[in-house]
Amino acid sequence: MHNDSVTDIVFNILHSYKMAMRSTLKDHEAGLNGMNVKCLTFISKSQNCTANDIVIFFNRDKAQIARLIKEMITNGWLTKTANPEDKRSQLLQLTEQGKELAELIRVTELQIYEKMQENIPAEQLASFKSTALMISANLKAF
Amino acid sequence: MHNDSVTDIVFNILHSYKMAMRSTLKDHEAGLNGMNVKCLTFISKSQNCTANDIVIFFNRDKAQIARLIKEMITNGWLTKTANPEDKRSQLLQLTEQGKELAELIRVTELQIYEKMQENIPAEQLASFKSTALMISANLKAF
DNA sequence: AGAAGTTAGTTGACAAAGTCAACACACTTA
DNA sequence: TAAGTGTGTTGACTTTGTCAACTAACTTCT
Repeated sequence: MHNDSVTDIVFNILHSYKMAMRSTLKDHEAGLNGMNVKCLTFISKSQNCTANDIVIFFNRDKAQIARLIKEMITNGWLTKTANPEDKRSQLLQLTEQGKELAELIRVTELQIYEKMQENIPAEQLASFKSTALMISANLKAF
Repeated sequence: MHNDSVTDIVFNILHSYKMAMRSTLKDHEAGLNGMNVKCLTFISKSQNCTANDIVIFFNRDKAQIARLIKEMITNGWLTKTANPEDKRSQLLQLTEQGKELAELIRVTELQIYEKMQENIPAEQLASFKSTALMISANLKAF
């Protein structure tokens, strides 16, 4: 069957990417799911991150995020500390273990990112990226 | 935050694509989920499709597919008929309603596909596609 | 200041999606 | 024909995502 249109190829790229991430990360850390990866990365890149920041950025249900954070705290990846600027919310910070995990994720993503681009000239990649941006913009206008 | 690397853009394309599909299709038919769309398309493109063909093609659990098919039969989109060549399996066929749905999906995909490519020269698209194939191949080798 | 409205986060109840194992029945092959 | 394999169904379960109600804290308006 198909697997030939631009859509299919783009779908394929993302699928392979996810598979690569999964297989690499699962070997190192059990109980690490997609949202964990996204949250750890997001928190490590933010300063003063709250649950609500995650809710907004990833456009998820706040109940889901509350439970995800609780789980990650249980896992010893995060801590919650009172937000001095707003007592309703709490600041999320990575523990040492959390930082190590975030670094592992960063390195893994980088490895995959480099593998993706192997043997493709820089100009060709630049052109790919600009076309991808055009496609993305077209789709958003749908 | 990010949304700038090739991965992010590719991720964006797919996300926008899914959103476009969802908003267009959900208006027409309630209770139509992602796997329904994939299955209807797959069956409409196959002849003599069985549950197992779907299991293999989409690499899903056979229990999941069995329930999905049962649901689609209940919805009046499919029929199961005995397979004369192998009494273990049953041939899946679209009803008139199922065919209409599959056609709606096809047309919607086409519309989105055309919108994606708007104002992008054919050569640029061809180059995009060939780069995408290279990236996909690189990732599979990971 | 104080009432009314809004926001951050938690929890219960639930729905949807996917997974695992056991099973019945049909086919294959030695 | 017995043993093994393939197809599909079902029960029980986990994971993921969703909705609504609620508390506590902040904001706004008068």
